[in-house]
Amino acid sequence: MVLDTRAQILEAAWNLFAERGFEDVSVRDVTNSAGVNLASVSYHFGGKEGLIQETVKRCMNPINEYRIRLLKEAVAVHGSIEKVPLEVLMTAFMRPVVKPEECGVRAGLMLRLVARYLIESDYTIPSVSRNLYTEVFQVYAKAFMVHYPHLSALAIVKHIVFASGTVIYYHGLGKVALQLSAGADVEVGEIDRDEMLKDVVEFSINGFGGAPLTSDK
Amino acid sequence: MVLDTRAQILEAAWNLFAERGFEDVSVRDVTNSAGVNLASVSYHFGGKEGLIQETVKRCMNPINEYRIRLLKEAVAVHGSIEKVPLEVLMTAFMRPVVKPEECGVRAGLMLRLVARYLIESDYTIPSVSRNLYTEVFQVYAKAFMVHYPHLSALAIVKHIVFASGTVIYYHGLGKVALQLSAGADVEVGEIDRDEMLKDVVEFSINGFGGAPLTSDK
DNA sequence: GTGCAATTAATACAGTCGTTTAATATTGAC
DNA sequence: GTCAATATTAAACGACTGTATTAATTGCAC
Repeated sequence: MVLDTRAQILEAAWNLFAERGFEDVSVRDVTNSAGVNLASVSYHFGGKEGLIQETVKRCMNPINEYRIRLLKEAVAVHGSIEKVPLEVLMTAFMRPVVKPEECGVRAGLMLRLVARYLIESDYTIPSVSRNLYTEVFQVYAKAFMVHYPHLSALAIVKHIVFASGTVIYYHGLGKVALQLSAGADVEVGEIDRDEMLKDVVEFSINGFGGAPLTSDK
Repeated sequence: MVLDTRAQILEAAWNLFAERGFEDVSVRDVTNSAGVNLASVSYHFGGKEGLIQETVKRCMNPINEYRIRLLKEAVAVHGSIEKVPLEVLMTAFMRPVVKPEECGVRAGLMLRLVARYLIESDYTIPSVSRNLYTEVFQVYAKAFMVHYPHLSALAIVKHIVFASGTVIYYHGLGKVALQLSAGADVEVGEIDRDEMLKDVVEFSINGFGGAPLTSDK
């Protein structure tokens, strides 16, 4: 029953971390929720930090894998990477962040993860996830270059980072920001995810430099 | 010596929170650093959370006040708000975030604050800061509308949020992201703040919808 | 100087934290 | 069935947390 205990801990940690964050969840919370012994976290993961790292992997990787999968599907549909419309490309990049549940990732966990790296940017990213990130950057950078051949590689990457910023920030703080801007007397409801996706894609495409040079729309 | 102790605590908290975050700094860390008694935090601020709230105020407010001040200066220079070039407008909005030190705010604290709200978006913003935020949104929204009269008020506000996302994210994670994209074998240095400002301004102006309708450049 | 309020100080409290220890139980190969 | 490796359990450890308590001290009006 090795895998059972380990898997149960991971599942409980996944949910608790997503709901309340890494710091606010104790090892006891996790083991109680999982119905296993307190010491099993140390035994199977070496400690709380090890459990966090494992949870991190299970959060970052699916999102980047989803990004790569969506791009591959788009290439399959349109024939070649050169023929993938810019909007489809940008949507493929954004969608896994706007709708992380589609690849099995809880939005709360994803945002907490970003927040953690926002604070301690030298925090060690697991090398598996790091390599996947690099792959995503390189694959998408190459794809974007088709549409913006006048931009340098560095400029492309920067723009990808900017685009990431819009979607992450809007995902996490959009509602609050809209509420603030509206004033206390106006009630702001939840932001529709499809609308969110459409909006950030449009903003980011424009941000890249307005109308693309190539498009088959 | 009422103000002295209180001020010393605030000063120490300001630095420690900026460097290590709210959770990782204990009340004892603060009082030791300030050279005052442990109990004085409870006495002067009602507890740790009260001290955090006070620190939060001293972080959010200067940035938004700086935003308003820069806009007023731009209006004074160009004659009227209608004549402020879009680039100047966007720069006035972005600059306090890219260079918070110019208004006495430590970048680390600002990012930690954003991260905190990113995680617990229902966290109570002090009403003083809340009103100031609303003012900034309204003042800048009105200014942006001059350049994009075809956009709805909601669309304007959304775009302001997107622009905020680019700059916050790039500020906090830009170096890491560039490093990831470059791969482990390439060394990425610190990002130049002036370049950062220029880049996010350009991206965000484009994001708003490409070339502005009015410009006196 | 006296007296009162405001402030500072030293200490104790009750709780939580992650981890470790040592004993017990379980598993699978032979 | 035996044995050794693996896994689970209960209990305790030491460190740290924010806060409350109580006493000592200070500042200032009178």
